[in-house]
Amino acid sequence: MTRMPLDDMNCSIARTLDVIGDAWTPLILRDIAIGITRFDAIQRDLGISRKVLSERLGSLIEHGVLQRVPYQTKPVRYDYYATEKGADLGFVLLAMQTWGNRWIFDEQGPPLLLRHEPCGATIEAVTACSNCGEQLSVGDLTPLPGPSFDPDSPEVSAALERREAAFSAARGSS
Amino acid sequence: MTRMPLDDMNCSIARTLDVIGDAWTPLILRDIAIGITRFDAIQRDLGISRKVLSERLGSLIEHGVLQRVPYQTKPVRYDYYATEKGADLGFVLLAMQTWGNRWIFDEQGPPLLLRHEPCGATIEAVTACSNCGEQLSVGDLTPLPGPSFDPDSPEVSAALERREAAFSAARGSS
DNA sequence: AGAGTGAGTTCCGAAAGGGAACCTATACGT
DNA sequence: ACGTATAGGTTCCCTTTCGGAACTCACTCT
Repeated sequence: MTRMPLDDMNCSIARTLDVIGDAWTPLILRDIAIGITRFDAIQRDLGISRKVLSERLGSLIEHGVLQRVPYQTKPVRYDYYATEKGADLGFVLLAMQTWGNRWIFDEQGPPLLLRHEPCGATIEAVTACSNCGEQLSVGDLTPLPGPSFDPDSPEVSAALERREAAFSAARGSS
Repeated sequence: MTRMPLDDMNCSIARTLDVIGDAWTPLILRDIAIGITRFDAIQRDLGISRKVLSERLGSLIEHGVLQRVPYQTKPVRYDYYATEKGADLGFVLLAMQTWGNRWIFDEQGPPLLLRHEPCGATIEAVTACSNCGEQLSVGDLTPLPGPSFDPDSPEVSAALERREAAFSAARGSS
């Protein structure tokens, strides 16, 4: 059978992975974000096979993440640019870069730094709470069923209930 | 030949993808983060083949992202838990979830919500600047060569120079 | 006319993925 | 004692995908 269909899973992470869930796609998006926007340049930079690159670019266009913009006619040649939807995947790339900087390149220092133009500083990305603005810790987050929650997965439902029970107990005893 | 080696690329994103660069691994980490921590439970929940699940768990343990903790002897049975390194990948998952919520589940509303325990609100994750604290826009970031930058990729070097030139011009004319 | 560039497509063998069956160790019901 | 269930894998086979090299097409440049 073909690759497991992730596009019908009721999970935002799975649906995102349906778009960028392989080793090459994020690297292609990284190149385009940096400003490497042409087929041959991406192929040379990544060392990806031309076949796979062609397939991935096509899939990203289908998903509305990239658009192909001609930079010349006779013969037609293209730049690949991110759409708004694609540029927003930059936050996923940023999270990956931050993790790699911290856990792989900690000693040597990172290959790339980021300058935040508005404030001018060389910075890191941090994840914050949209409500209180505090920096998030992964452990401070409790998942709750949302509007399109699908209770068909007993594993997930059971895990959420265990969580809720544990937190209720913690609140009660404190 | 085997899968392209990403573990010698001089790029934090590539090195992160060497650990989680496939469709299943992030979903396995998601399950473990939610509290689905046992082999059979993960297998049932995701519908992943037992073979691939076994391989992925092994690889994640090798990478120091997961640890196997016995919850009974006779016979030995295990829970899989994230290490600190693994828990930190939660920010990558969070970024994926945020993207999926916005670009895939916008109309129906998200399958899962997140409660931020310290402030009690149902929140979204936002990415902020470690220096000024402002919410980041992807377009406000300029990549710069860092301590372990490898100038061997002419494509990357050229792209960084183009960027720098464009920004200098913008600053000069404003 | 011939070489070079840019963007793909085609073909082949190797590797990875999915599925089902099998194995091991133990507890539980009758 | 016997069959069944639970938990966590491993093995085998077959299909799909991937990597690499070669080939095509449409121009431009010398």
